[in-house]
Amino acid sequence: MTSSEAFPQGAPDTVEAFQERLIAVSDGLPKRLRQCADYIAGNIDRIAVSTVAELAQGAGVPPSALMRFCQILGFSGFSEMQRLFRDSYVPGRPDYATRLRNLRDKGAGSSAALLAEFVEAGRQSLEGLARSTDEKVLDEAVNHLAKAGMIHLAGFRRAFPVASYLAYALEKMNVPTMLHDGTGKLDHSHALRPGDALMAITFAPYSPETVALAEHASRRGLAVVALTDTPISPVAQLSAAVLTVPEVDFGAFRSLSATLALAITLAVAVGARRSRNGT
Amino acid sequence: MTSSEAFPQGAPDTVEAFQERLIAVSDGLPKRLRQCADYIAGNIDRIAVSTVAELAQGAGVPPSALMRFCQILGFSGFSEMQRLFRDSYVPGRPDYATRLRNLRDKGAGSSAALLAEFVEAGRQSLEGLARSTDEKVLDEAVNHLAKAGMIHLAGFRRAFPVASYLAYALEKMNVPTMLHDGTGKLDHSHALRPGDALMAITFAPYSPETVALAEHASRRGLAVVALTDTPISPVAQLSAAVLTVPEVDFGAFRSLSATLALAITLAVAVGARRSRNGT
DNA sequence: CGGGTTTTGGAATTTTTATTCCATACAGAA
DNA sequence: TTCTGTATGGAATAAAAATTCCAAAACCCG
Repeated sequence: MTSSEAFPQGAPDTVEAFQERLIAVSDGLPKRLRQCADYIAGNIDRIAVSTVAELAQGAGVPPSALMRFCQILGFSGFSEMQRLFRDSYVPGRPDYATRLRNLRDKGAGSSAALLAEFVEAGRQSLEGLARSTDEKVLDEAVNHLAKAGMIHLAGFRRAFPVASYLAYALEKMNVPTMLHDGTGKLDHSHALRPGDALMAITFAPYSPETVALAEHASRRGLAVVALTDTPISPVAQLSAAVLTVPEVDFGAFRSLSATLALAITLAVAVGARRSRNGT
Repeated sequence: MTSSEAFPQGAPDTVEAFQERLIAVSDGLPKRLRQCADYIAGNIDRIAVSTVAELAQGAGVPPSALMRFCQILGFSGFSEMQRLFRDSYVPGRPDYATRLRNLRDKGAGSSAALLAEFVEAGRQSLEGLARSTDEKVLDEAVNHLAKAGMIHLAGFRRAFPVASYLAYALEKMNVPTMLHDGTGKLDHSHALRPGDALMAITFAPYSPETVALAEHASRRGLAVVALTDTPISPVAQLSAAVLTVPEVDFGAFRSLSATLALAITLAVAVGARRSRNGT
């Protein structure tokens, strides 16, 4: 037998374990079994709702090959493998998907249809954020902000809600914070003091005030954390940590969901870090 | 036969059609068949991954009763019904699910894990919003705001980012708007003039300023649109239209995703309505 | 209460699906 | 090339699932 002894332990009992085993097993596999591995890897979500014959056809192998493959993975057979996926199958979706369709069907331009579009844009943005965020950069950003004497927040126009939300959250956690909101058109750049950090939030078209403040901070040696849309944004090269947010837009308006999720994450992480270090 | 002739047409071929038929059929059903209807209605998402025996057991009926039920719905049998759900099962972004698990696994308290939680909270909120929003109320809200001479926005603390986002969006669409942001602790309640409308955004604990402004507006006969968390919020009874947002919270912080999605929907719908009416 | 109708449960049957097995093809080593 | 062990496809079998059918129970109406 090819490798039944390589995994004397029982069958994987979670989807993660399954994926690990799939990876562990998949090199050094003969042609047909490799086809199985490839197809299964790319269609994990169909296992719960398919038959052996269907999957085998998809993979371009006879059913018996797929059976062998299940056994190599550690299952007694296909049924046992399928049970894993049927049990852990959480839909969450069908409801939502149906409702979304209903809303959209109300006719373009109706407020219900608009809602559907914005909800969906927000959801996609969030998913994109989860997929694309680099944990290292996130940690660095938290480090810079947690070390700061005071956190300055800059964000205008579309970024202003984000900045004000951060101000609210940080304040609730007793983190010294200053929101540069431009009230009275005062120039508060002298408020940036050594040891402080600046969080610069801006999206195309980048607001000059934010960029200017970032430049000022950077020149004075303050840590700048950027929350922006692309790595080539004008604040990016001035920054110690650059967080980019993939917002999906609908029409002329871009969702803020992902940006806010990232913002609140930063705020809470910073708050937690600081209180651990005894403020 | 019970009612095979009541639906001489073929089987439902979409999930919506299925649900309609379920409703249409479900009164005037004998005991066991009604149990089937109830159980199926509450477990639509499990049809794709269950056997007749499993579903029958869940519903507390013998398999044959469930078979009969499938036929009453218009299918030739269970298999045909199941096919509908298996086919329309859209892969629930396996990517996202995996990535989310990875992030969460980074250890509670790590910033990556926090991000995962906030993203998920936001996603759930958005889905909840799509599910629960009443289109009628949404339309009413849009009507009130579109008719207004000027739209006043009230929202403090956590609601402030929402209010400021609305101000930004409405302004971009040339809708006369006033953001009551409390700068300088000035009382701007005299700015509310006949024919204006107030959008009051507040969540527990409801900020007194917002409630006071809503009372003031209501007393003077202005249309008040509430964006709040429950129908029993203090601004609800003062309002001509009450939009409630189901935000999921994580820890002490509540997501704003759903609230913002609803806000931008309102803004765009109002903007569109007004420009159509030749503002 | 009695006769007809509807509903019900479960056993029997059919169909589908999973699984095994083996003859054959293939690949690599000598 | 021949030998040896692995890989493969498909036919045969076993298991599970779906579906039908019918006798018994419940119900309803007079």
